Amino acid sequence: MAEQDRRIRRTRKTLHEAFIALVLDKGYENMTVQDILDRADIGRSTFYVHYRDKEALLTATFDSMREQLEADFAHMNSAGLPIEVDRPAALLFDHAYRNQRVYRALCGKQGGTVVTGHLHGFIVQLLSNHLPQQHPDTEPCNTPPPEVVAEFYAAATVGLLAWWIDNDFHRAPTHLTNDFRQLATHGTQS
Amino acid sequence: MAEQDRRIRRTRKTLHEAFIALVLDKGYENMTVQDILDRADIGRSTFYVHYRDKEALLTATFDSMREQLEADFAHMNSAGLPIEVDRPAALLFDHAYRNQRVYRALCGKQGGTVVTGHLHGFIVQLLSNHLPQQHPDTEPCNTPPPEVVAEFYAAATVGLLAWWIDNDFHRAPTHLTNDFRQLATHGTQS
Amino acid sequence: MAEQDRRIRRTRKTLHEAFIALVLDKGYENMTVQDILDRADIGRSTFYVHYRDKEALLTATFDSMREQLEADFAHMNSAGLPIEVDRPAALLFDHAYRNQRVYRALCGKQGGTVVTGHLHGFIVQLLSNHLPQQHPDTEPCNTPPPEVVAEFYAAATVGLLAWWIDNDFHRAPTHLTNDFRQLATHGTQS
Amino acid sequence: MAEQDRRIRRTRKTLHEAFIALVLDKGYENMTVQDILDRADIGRSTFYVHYRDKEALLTATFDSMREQLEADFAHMNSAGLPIEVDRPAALLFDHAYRNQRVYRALCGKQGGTVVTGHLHGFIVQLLSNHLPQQHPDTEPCNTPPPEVVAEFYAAATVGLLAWWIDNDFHRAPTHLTNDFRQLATHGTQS
DNA sequence: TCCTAAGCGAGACGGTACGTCTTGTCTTCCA
DNA sequence: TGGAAGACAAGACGTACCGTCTCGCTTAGGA
Repeated sequence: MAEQDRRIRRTRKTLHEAFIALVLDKGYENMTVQDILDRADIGRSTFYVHYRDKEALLTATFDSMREQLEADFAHMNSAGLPIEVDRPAALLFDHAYRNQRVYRALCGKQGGTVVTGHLHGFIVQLLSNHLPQQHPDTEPCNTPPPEVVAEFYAAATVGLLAWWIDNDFHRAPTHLTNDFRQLATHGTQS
Repeated sequence: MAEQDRRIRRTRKTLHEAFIALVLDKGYENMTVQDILDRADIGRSTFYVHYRDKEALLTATFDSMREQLEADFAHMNSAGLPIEVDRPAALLFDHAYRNQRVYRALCGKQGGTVVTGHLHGFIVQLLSNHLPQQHPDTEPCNTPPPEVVAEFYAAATVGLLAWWIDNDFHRAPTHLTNDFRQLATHGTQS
Repeated sequence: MAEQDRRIRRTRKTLHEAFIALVLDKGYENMTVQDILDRADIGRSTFYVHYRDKEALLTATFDSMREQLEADFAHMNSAGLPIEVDRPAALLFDHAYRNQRVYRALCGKQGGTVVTGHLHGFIVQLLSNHLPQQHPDTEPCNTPPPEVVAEFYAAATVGLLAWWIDNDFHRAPTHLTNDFRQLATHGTQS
Repeated sequence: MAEQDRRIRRTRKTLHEAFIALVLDKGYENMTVQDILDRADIGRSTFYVHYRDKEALLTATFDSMREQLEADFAHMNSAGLPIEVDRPAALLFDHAYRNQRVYRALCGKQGGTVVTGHLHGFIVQLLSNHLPQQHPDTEPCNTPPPEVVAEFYAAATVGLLAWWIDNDFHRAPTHLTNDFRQLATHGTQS
């Protein structure tokens, strides 16, 4: 059961590869299921046996990446300490750097909004759980509420990732991580 | 030429209204040209006389908003002073607050990526022009390069805007602006 | 209304011609909608604008034929006289002989069951209306009831038509009509 | 070879039963191989081991019926006498009456054209062999040629059978046989 | 005031992709 | 190791949109 039919594994692998190649080639939105079939040399019905539509294939392709990331995040989580807002970014940049081809396909300009949206959601949730909760009533209006903080850094993280990818990972990952920490913790006061 | 046929103005207005209503109703991506035609009670060919496709209509709808924003930005620009990274955010939040319906349609969850992308681009360019240029050779690697800074704050700005919209502009605009300034200038060091 | 768009008439004509040609070529059942599109050089959607499916096209093609036949039958009907069981056959054979190509396509071996079934139904109904009704109670069991008579001659009529068509209308129509009358009125008692 | 594997017989029996049931349920044409597999709870490949396609199964199902009929016909044949045109009908009606379920499936409205066509062919051939051959040259044009006679009565026979089946064998078989003889030998001159 | 250029609605049309369905072959797994 | 299960390629189906187009009708805005 865990070990499926060899043909199934083969077909799915072929599809994933064709998918990645096509995203890089012409972008997620512009790509059709037909393109995938042609590229993978797979019958139409066979595709639909395995995936409900183009997005299901995207999700599946995204899944292995997601699992690793979630593991990393979970590990960080389990430490139980209040985490810094730059930690998700650090983990994500690191992971992206080690899986450039996949990230280029899924999170770059070509990659559509879906994966990026998921990542954004992950980070928001992660940060929300670990930011100090203010008591709503005593909330001093001149201090940003946790929600805003979470959204702010999640957007910055994902945005910077996208920029990095589309610049071919040109800046060194450690530098980028440092940049992020610098901006996140001290702002523009240099 | 400047003053067009009355019928033309009428048709375009109808189309814009139908467009906005539909985006709010079912989202930019899920909406078809046919939906617009039905809603606006406009003939198929008439649509294509005015706009090349769905995106052209989006762009046109976005245009008046854009012009005001650009004017605001240009004004800020013309002062010639180095500007703070929170200024574009302040202007944008303000503008959004005064045009909630339009922003909800174009920049919210429903609105697709196009307008958001444009705004992102505006802000990056604006910040790039006004951040102190470091001499590439002497760049100290522990200081974020201007590009990174620009991307960071542009992403944060647009991300926060999207969040705000999708939360129905619940937080007061002045507070949001303050939040942004706080995070941008002092980071998490409160 | 009666006079439609010229394009519509053109398209339908093209479709009918392609249809007839294809039935003769490979038979109604073996023919696909795709074949029709290719033959007529008509777009897929255009076909479905005009006809729900292959059978609808068949029915439409059959319609003009049907109308003439019904007119002939109606005329015979209106005379009000009890009609002989060989009259429908005579009319049908005559009509077929004057529209050989169409009949070959629709009622021959290639033509599927649909049209043949319709014709059968027509004749049964026609005969039923004009056979002397027996009083059910007094029905002498050794006299065939009208239903049986109608079915008997309808089947013979349609069967003979099919045979004639598939033998290229080899026997002269007047002879065939005479044959039918002979068998119908005197049976095998020659 | 004559005595096959018990499993094989079992499988075929299951398939025949599922087939008959399905024809009665949804009609021969509307039924798919998949339906048969589901109903018989048989694997796809297993089906194709035994039968080339749906029609092969039909033919096989038809075979036992056919054999009996052919035996009856052969017996009649062997007498060597010129046979009356109503004899095949008599035999067929009798046989049908004793195998109602099968006939309902194969020759009724639901049953497609294949079996009916076969029966028609049988009868034509049978009659052709036993009708007095006219010398072609001396053929008086006002006497129906044997071909026509054979087709006429074959069509009438099969048509009446179909009607009988679809009316649930309502009329008594002896009466139907008498009806046929009456119409065949004396025509409408009662 | 009218008349003529245009805007316009209606919708036919060719394309292209979709997701579903069925067929008959061929590979894998399991007992 | 032979047969059942079912993955697979092929390709038709009917639907949905698209963007182009042809056709008359209506309606400005200049003569």
